[in-house]
Amino acid sequence: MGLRERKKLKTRVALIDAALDLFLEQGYESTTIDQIAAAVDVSPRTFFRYFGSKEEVALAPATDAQDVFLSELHDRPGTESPFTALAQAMRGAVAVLRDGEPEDKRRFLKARQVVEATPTIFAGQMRLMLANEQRILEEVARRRGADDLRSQFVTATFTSTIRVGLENCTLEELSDIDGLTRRLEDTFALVDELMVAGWDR
Amino acid sequence: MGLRERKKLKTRVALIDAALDLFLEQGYESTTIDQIAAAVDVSPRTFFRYFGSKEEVALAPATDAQDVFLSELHDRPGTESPFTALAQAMRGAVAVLRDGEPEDKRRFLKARQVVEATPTIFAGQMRLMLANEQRILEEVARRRGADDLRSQFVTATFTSTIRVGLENCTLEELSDIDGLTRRLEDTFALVDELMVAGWDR
DNA sequence: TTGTCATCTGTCATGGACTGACATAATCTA
DNA sequence: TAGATTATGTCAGTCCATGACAGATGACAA
Repeated sequence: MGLRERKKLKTRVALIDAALDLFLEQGYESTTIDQIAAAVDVSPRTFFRYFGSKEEVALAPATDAQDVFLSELHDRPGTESPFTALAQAMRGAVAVLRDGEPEDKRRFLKARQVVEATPTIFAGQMRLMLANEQRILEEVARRRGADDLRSQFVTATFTSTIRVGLENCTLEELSDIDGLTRRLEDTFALVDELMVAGWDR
Repeated sequence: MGLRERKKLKTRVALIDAALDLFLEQGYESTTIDQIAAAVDVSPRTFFRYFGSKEEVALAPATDAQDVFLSELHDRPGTESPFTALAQAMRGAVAVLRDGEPEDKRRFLKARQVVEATPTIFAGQMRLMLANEQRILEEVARRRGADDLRSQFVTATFTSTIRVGLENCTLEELSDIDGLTRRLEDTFALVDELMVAGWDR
């Protein structure tokens, strides 16, 4: 990796960190692009060469996490039922975060706090999840061998499950991967309890 | 109702209609507030006295529909199980639209086309649904006698069901209330099939 | 009818998000 | 080191959104 590429990556991370800190400190709405750019000693115009919008920088960690999830999903064995594969991929993604750089972990949890505290960003996260849902649907349809209403329902149920699991996190749990894991497991268990056997086949 | 109030209502509807027509004609992004205001012969500043944002005018019909739904939900007998009450309220809301002014129907379907065609607005609709979900959750918790994870799951499942039902609509079905109804019933039937008996109790 | 009050509206000025165009500066490559 | 690529800064401009103020309009009582 050349110097140019390394520098770009460094600037990108610096922008994310500066933005998240400012968002947490003085709120998302009252933080300007100029402030973020100034904190990294970069022109405001350059900010927009790294991120398409103010929202995008706040959601960057969430976007990265989704990529990890999709990669985990891709690695699941084809024998697993659709929902099992999705749940396992989610566990895998959480594990990647747990065993990764502490720096990345802190950044992710900071981003989650910003998301929780800012309705606009929260809606943006929904948009992200919906975009992701299209790709998840493909995987579900592949495993079920049918791209029908039922595949859509399985996919939507997974999205809901994750959402309920995450929303349920209190502030303390939000700053702790293990708390997040527990919430997630509780919700998966509930799905198991309320669905008829083989519902996702 | 006085003249002043009637005038305000008329301006509001005119703004919505002008906005929807422009959005459909030339796209949401490339339509400016100035254009909408000019079409109704009103100053741009006045637009923002009726709607808090450009997005809000596009979602006005959806917001009104949600209010109808909540009102229907409020009228459901307390003996119904949570999900049954929600499904019946949805049927009621669709019926209100079907039996209402043709003008209102056309506006609603136009708005739905705009929502489908515009990612930003689509995300906004999600935000609306989530805000609504809080009130739906209260009703579910009341009927189940418990504000717990399971109530949240029932609520989220309902939201997913509606979402899947609506997303599944093709363009022809989108311009037809009956097609919309059929999709919805198919999805409700699927929930009935995949959930264990009494899952929402 | 008229005068007063509340409310609605237009105008103006401003700030902040975002974009295109162009010149400069930094890296890369031969 | 020269020349090609790519990143960055500067500048100008559009659009969304909001506050402040003044003028217009409907509401209402005497």
